[in-house]
Amino acid sequence: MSAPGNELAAHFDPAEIEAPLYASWVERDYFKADASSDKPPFCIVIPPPNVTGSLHIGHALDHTLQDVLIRRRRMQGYEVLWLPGMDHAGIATQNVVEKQLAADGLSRHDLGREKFLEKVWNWKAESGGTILGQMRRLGDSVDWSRERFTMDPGLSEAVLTIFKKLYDQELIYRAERIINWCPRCLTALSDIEVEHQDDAGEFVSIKYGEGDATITVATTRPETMLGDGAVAVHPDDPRYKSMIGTKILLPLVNRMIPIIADELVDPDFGTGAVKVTAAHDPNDFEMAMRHNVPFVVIMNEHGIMDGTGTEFDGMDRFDARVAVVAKLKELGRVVSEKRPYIHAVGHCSRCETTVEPRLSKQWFVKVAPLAKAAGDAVRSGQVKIEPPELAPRYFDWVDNMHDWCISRQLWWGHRIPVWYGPNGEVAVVGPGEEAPAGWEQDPDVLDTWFSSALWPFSTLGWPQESADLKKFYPTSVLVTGYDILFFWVARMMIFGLFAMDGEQPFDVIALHGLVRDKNGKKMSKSRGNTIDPIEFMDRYGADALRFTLARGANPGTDQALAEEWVGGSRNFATKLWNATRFALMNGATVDRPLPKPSELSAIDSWILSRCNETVAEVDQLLEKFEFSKACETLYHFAWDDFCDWYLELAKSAISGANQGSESASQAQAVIGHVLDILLRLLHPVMPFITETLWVRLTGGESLVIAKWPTADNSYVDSTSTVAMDKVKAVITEVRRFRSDQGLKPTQFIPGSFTNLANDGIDKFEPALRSVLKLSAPESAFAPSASLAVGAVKIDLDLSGTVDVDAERARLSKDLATASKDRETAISKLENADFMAKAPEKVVTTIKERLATCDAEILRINERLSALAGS
RNA sequence: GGAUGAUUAGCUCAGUGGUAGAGCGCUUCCUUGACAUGGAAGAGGUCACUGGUUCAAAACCAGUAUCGUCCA
Repeated sequence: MSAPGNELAAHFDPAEIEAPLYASWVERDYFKADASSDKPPFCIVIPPPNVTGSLHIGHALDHTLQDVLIRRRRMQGYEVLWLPGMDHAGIATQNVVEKQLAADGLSRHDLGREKFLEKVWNWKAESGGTILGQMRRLGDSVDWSRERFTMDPGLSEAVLTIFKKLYDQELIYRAERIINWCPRCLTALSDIEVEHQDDAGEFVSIKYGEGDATITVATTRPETMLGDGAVAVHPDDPRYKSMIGTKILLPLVNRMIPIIADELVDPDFGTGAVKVTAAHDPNDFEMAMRHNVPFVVIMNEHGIMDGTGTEFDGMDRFDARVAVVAKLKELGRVVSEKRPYIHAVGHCSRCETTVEPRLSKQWFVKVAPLAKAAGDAVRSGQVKIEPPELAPRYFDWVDNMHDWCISRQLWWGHRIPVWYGPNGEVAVVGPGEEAPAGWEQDPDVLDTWFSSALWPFSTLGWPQESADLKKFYPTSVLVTGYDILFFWVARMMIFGLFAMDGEQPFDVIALHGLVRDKNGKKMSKSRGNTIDPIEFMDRYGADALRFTLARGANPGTDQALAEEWVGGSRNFATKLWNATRFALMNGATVDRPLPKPSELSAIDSWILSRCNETVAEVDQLLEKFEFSKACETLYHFAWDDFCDWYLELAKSAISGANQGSESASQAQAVIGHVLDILLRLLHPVMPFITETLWVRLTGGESLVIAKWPTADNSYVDSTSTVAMDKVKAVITEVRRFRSDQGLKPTQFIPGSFTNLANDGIDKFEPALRSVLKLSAPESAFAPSASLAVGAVKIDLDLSGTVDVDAERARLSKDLATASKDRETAISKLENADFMAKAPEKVVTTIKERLATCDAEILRINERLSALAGS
């Protein structure tokens, strides 16, 4: 970096500064946390991305918001830890490596478990973790020295420890249940790994029984009738009451099955009679348990019909569906068919294969008591959800959580620490323990979420009593999308409270929404409307992308994103660059003390007032996770207040004849000061450009470790704002006139102001003249146009060349506006109810408005008649 | 089917009782000594619909319609 005072390049090129800056920050250990520090802690653990994944736009949003919080706290003097890492993504990673093997015609079984896992680790070392490099690109100020992976030894020890603890308290059990089975991944899935979507299926009514004893059942899965163990009806259904307890012939298999009565049956749905396939449907399973219906498994793990003893064995489940219906038709047993029949079908969230409910022996977490605690922690206020409107979604989930199937028939993951003895003994082998010789370990691994749920404390060293854990647990905030509130957040709450004796994993859950495409549509590969954050950073810079995402982030709501808007943010970055460039060219400095409030010029007083208001506002907004509003506030302060108004008006004070004067010197200090604060405030959102500009401006070491500004109320001056509003109104009015008259922006015209002092803005006269290009009236001054803003009059000498038509059009328009406003005001003031019931303040406002309109109308009419005479 | 959110300018969205706002887009003018990735001036909205509460409703209440999301 060059010394301050150097001129900046005419153009800002993000690519030039970003990578070297990031490297220098890491080099200087700015992001490294110190657990032994006595500063107050502030900690965020990153929601661990998938080791197979790369940075998508949702990550970019999530990370930007976290970095904003983190960088601000760091500047505020907290001991900050932002901890990065990844999860091992059991199914996804195994799929990737198996695919590679398949290319060579191999399966994982050809290699065997150990060799296969070696392959996976190799894959991870070579190709995993693309996202980590991309996080550097985005500017994430994470502590790389603490990077974690769910399969690390320490985190694996955490898994063993909590498994044993849960097992010992009978919160983990093994049981034969209906689970979601993916016939392609060949593993069990938890409820949340199943995505329900509407599919066009069929709804077939089939006649069971013979002779007088028949009953018609309706089903979307006719092939499963081969495994039926009963037919169920509602106990009070008059149509079937007499048949309850009798037996009926199951076609094709020619087996007699009972007709049972169960409240679960909805008599209004279909025929009111349902088939009971206990081994292939969760509802049927429940009924079967209640009525002792046999569990008949009719498919193997691949979803191939098996063991029915019929001609359908060996057929795929979907082929069998067609074949079974055809056969039933032949037998005259199909009463009706509805096709397509749209209904929700579960799909594997990893490979989209239709999930098969399957009777299977698996390990489960008994969640009821744990989930109760997780719900209570939010209900009691121990943990806050931001925005609070989203809390009901959380309660819906934790209060109705089913037991969690945690075993997966995979090899990649934490192997279930349960060993079986030769005589059927079962033991959990905790950390540091050894299984007795000759015992066999359970072949399955745990759900990835099981280890991810430990993330907020396993990454800090738990189960060891580490310094990090002491310093940084509970973590401060969890920032994530509301879409994974259930997946991950609820599970971290459950395990955090359990493992840490009721201490929550985080104090606040800050939820943001999804990034959608420019039309507000959800992004998906199939729609082809995905956005690559890396491409946008290439084109516009990381700061521009970050600012766009943060500016769109209203708490808990989705945002649309379009390339043009990132371009807009890039323009904002350019604006900052050029404003700083201008400042440096004009001697702006932070070395000179700021004048006392009483010594300030009118315009300096105004910008410092606005500046301190902005500091307070932005600070409060960020405290409330109002990223969008904070960015909006900064954008308008920087662009409108500072650049468009202040710098333009200040030009007359620092340039030309005033160079070297006391007022110029003051203005240079004010510009330097305001810019310094502005860059500090923007740094958490736009770290790269602000750092570059700030170091140039101040010669300081780095914004990363600079102090976060605090508002100085002695510089807040509401009268300056009122005065400035009048100045703005005068300027806008004269510009409008000039524009309507087609005057060149550079052309000076003689003009005079009247009554500036009445509005307390006489001090602004030099600035007004400079900005409006109005020269002082000379002896030959002959005003040919007259404007008014409130009491202020502006007479202009256009040397008789006034465009009368344009001026008349302008005045007529103003007249129409004023007349309309006047009518509105009068109708209110003539309303007795309004006068009687409206607050005094409102009545006064309306009265003043009426007076203004009256004066305006009078003035305009005078001008119009003057024009008529000319 | 249950729950829930939304409906404001051409587009994407702010706006929780007192004359409708922003960004982008659009029109016109301007390469003036930070910036054309810019400046200036404009155009553009019966705030989805119907009722109600109120002196006063985009905002509060009820219903309707449309779209979306989650869960089953």
